[in-house]
Amino acid sequence: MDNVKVRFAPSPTGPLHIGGARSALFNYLLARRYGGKMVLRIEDTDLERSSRQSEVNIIESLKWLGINWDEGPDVGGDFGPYRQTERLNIYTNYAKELIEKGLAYRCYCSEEELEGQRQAFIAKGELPRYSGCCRNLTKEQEEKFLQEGRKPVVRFKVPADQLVVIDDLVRGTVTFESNGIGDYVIIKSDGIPTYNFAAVIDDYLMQITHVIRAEEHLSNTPRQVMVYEALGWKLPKFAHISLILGKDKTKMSKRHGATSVVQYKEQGYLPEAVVNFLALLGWSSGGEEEIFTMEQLIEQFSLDRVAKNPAVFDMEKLKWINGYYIRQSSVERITDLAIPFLQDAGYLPQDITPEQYEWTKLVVTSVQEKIHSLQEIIDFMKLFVGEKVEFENEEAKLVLKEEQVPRVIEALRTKINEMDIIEPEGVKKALKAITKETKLGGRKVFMPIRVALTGQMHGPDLHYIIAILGKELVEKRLKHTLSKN
RNA sequence: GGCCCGUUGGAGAAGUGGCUUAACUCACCAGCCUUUCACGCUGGCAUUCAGGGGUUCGAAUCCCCUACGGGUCACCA
Repeated sequence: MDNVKVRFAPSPTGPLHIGGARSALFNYLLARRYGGKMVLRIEDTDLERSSRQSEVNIIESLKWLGINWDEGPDVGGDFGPYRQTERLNIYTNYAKELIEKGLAYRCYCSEEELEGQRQAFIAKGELPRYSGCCRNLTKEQEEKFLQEGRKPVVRFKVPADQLVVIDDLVRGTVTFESNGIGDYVIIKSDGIPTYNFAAVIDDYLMQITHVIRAEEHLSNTPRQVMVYEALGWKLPKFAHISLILGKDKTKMSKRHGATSVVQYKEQGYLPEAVVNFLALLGWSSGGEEEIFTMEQLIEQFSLDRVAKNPAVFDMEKLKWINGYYIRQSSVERITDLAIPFLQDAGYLPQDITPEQYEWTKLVVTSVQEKIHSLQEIIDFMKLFVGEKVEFENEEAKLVLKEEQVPRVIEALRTKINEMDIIEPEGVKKALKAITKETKLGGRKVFMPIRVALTGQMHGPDLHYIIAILGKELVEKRLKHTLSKN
């Protein structure tokens, strides 16, 4: 494949959606795979809903994921501008060309009239559509409408009795009948082009070779193909990737939980985990591996391994992948990433001292292999902060009633007091020593200490807990729990 | 409703007419490891590919019908 050029063309009407992110990823992977180029184009023709804030969010989310582009509103390029609202004259000129060639026409129908037409069709038991009543207006009729103050839209004249065949890279050959498509608007009454028109003009002018987008656009494609043909332009290759579904098998939406990329960032997912997971939604390598770095994805990605059927977003698998990447990362990296979460939760101040950093690193070390997202660290914090201990249940309470407990606790106090610095390795040795000296099995020593210090019967390694708590808190917690018994 | 797309275990999937008595991963279950939990390791988990017809010596793979799910029919993209 030579000269691959793809584009991701979001409309900035909200934060980057998980489905959009996957479209962007697939485009990016194809471009990088074949040494091609990628364009970011902002389709902001919906003036009502578009915002710069959304554009910024989209760009930041893409960057966070590690997806970058060669041309776009932020980096420029030879085929700009890259915001559709900055290209309006281009679209108008092509619309004029189509009108002159008799392939498009101005329509002066008002919203009410259009609605009336629709109702009339429904009344006759037919499908609601545009009647085509402005197709052959005379100059005089147009003048009259203009004088009435009507603002026309431009409609594309859909040819009758035509088969539009789309050769889709993932879906194969898909055929539509032009008769099922009414004359559709290409320029709105305010002069702004519609999606089906602007996308075609831009894809052509920006020399896009592969249009990879979500399946919801498949039925739009014949409309676009007709524009290419009307203008005498060569078609790009199309690839429509299936939708991402929620657990109930309907299109992924807010009901199903987090839908935007930032939300996943905020919930403590790592970008490489999200990328890995997204890649697996509709694509598979065919091999046994499930873990792929961006580099590996670039090496292996191909459109013919993209599935036709929709994929259900499985949160459990995302968590597993995220947990995997958390375990693979260095303690330092996870610590740096975790600090903002701990600050937000009030466990760390805005400015942290070197001591606090080291302490946080210990916390991270102790939970790194247990968590599936950075946010889950918060759940462990009550184990490490505060003087009081709550028993998780009766069973935990009973552990402290065992007969060897006083001896064990006493031994622990002695060992701790003997230590100048409390650090994990030293504590680990001390605990081992206690099991030896008291001649008790591991559980009889470790469980009471664990319960006395945390109230829980399970959790991170004890020597970390003790090192994180420090001498003072260990003593305070021991006093507190023992007094309750 | 018309048009279009899809349907392999709870989820992602491999499979493109015989190598499949259907890979692999998540989840789940059991065991091992371990001071607990987790991690890790080992094993189990669809005689069957939505259902029904057909084509064929042979079908999850090709064709038809039905069912179900989804998308689209806007001066939204």
